[in-house]
Amino acid sequence: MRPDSIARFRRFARAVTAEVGALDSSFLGRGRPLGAARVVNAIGAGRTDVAEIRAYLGLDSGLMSRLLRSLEEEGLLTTEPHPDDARRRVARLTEAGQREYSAYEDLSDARASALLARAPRSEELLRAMDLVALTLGGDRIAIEEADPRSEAARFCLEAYYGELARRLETGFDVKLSCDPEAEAMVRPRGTFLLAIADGLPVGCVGLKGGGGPVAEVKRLWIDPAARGFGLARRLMQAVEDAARDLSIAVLRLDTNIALPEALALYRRTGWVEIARFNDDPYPDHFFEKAL
Amino acid sequence: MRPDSIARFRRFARAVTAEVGALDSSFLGRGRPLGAARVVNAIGAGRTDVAEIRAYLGLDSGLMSRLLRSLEEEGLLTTEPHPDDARRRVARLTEAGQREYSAYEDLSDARASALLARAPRSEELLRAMDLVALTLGGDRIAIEEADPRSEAARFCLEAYYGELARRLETGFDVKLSCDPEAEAMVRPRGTFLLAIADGLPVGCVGLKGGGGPVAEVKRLWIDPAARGFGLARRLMQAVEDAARDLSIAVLRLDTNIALPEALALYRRTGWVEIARFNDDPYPDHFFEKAL
DNA sequence: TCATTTATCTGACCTTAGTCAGACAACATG
DNA sequence: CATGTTGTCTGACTAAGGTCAGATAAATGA
Repeated sequence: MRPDSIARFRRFARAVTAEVGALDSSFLGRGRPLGAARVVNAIGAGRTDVAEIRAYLGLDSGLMSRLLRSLEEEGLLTTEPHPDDARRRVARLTEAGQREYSAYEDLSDARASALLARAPRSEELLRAMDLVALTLGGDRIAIEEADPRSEAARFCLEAYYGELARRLETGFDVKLSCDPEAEAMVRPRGTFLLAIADGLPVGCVGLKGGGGPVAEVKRLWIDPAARGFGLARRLMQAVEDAARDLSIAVLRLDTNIALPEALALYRRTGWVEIARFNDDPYPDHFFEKAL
Repeated sequence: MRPDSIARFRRFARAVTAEVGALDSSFLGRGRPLGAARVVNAIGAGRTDVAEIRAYLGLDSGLMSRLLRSLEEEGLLTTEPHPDDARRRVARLTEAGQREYSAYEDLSDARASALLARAPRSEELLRAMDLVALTLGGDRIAIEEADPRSEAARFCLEAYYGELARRLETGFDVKLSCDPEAEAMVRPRGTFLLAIADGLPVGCVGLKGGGGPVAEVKRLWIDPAARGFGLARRLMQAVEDAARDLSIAVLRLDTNIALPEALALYRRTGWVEIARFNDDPYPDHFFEKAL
């Protein structure tokens, strides 16, 4: 009777099964079987290549073909041969199809906000959901190059500043720190990488270059819910690869003793501690790595 | 692109849908359609009345009847008329049925532990799952009378002591407090109530009586993941009802300023602050309520 | 007692999902 | 250009889930 881990997990599984089932049956309200609705949603979400949709939904080619035809008859989509390879086909939603897709999206959104509205502490609930989602699908986090001024990048940077403000004894004010201007973190001078889980950013790292052979690694941050999956290491590896690609010979970075997990990572991965190389008020540890 | 609440919720929904689907298809490995497996599981979990199973699984009476028959032919269960009402039927698993049920349970357990094993911080993950499960199914928390020496009660009490130790400035040692002996919290002198969510305890409260007209409310605790759903209020209401049932005229309780949410609840629900009525070292606020 | 309600069972029927073999056209390659 | 491969389509088929209209038997209430 003691609430051991497995019983707790299974209570969770029962609760979400009921919720997922309710969402599926709300889709049926639009007079279309679930399979067809899933195809509309896959195309609406940007998957146009028929083979790609088939792989994503795990459908047999015969079934897929029939579903496409029934949706075509309904006037929700059109198909045409792929311009590069006339054996393949691409599907595109018609205007009516777009409307149906929006209707499905609205149903999902409405369910989501109804549920969040009845949660007493919704931010805590969302963090819990993030953690669950990342643990279940943790191996599907992709690393992508992005503009540091993009919305996703700014979200990560704000979170990074907020965390520094909480963790540094001195607090943190980005205006007092030497905040790299965006151009220094865009090719050809540098770059900026995001870790993306299912479309949402969960981590970032910047490479600030000045055109010369030395560049600085900046703004390494991982969403708390995504920690423990080796994502920091993957981001650092990716930023090193990008630096080599940009013909950088030496990388530097600075950090603070209040971030012990970062210090440990740098020490574990071949970074060598060096003397202070800037007059930024916040860092107290400085590292270098030759590529 | 900013990860707003709805997108985060939907990432969560996608991740758990995949997990739930994988569990369902693992059930298919036992050579039986999902519908039949669900019936076996419902009966194994203690639902014997056919109408009750039908309501729980949302099945049509015709379909239910056929599923029962096919399982009966397989030798997994027997049905017989209900002793009180011969129109109703009750189903019971045979020995072979029990074995099949155990096999399904083992599959679920194995999935659960495999998943927990790959989580970097499994206790944190479990707390997140608790919060999600309780928010999704929060309206299904039942309040039941239990023995304070039962395993579920002891789990709650340990959690309660642990929380006091963390929150009171002085720490908390149950041996120094006037811990009521169990008999005082068992009928006819008192009672002990548990809040049960899907079989797992998430809260408790005790009523310590001495046979006279005055009794004390003790050990009010709610699992952190279950806070915010008005459960404390429900438990207090239930304990007041139980006290009336035991012919108690006056209730008392003591608490500590470090537990402001409890103080606020008592003040909101008709409790009147009174002078200290014991020499327990931990409490610093004392309340009374006439029934 | 008799009509009504309730719970299950039965047979007929339908939709959805999914499999499989073969057809066909477009590509790829020697 | 002949050959094999790839991606889609078609038709035939099956299993599973689900609906509906009685049939039956037991319980209930006037």
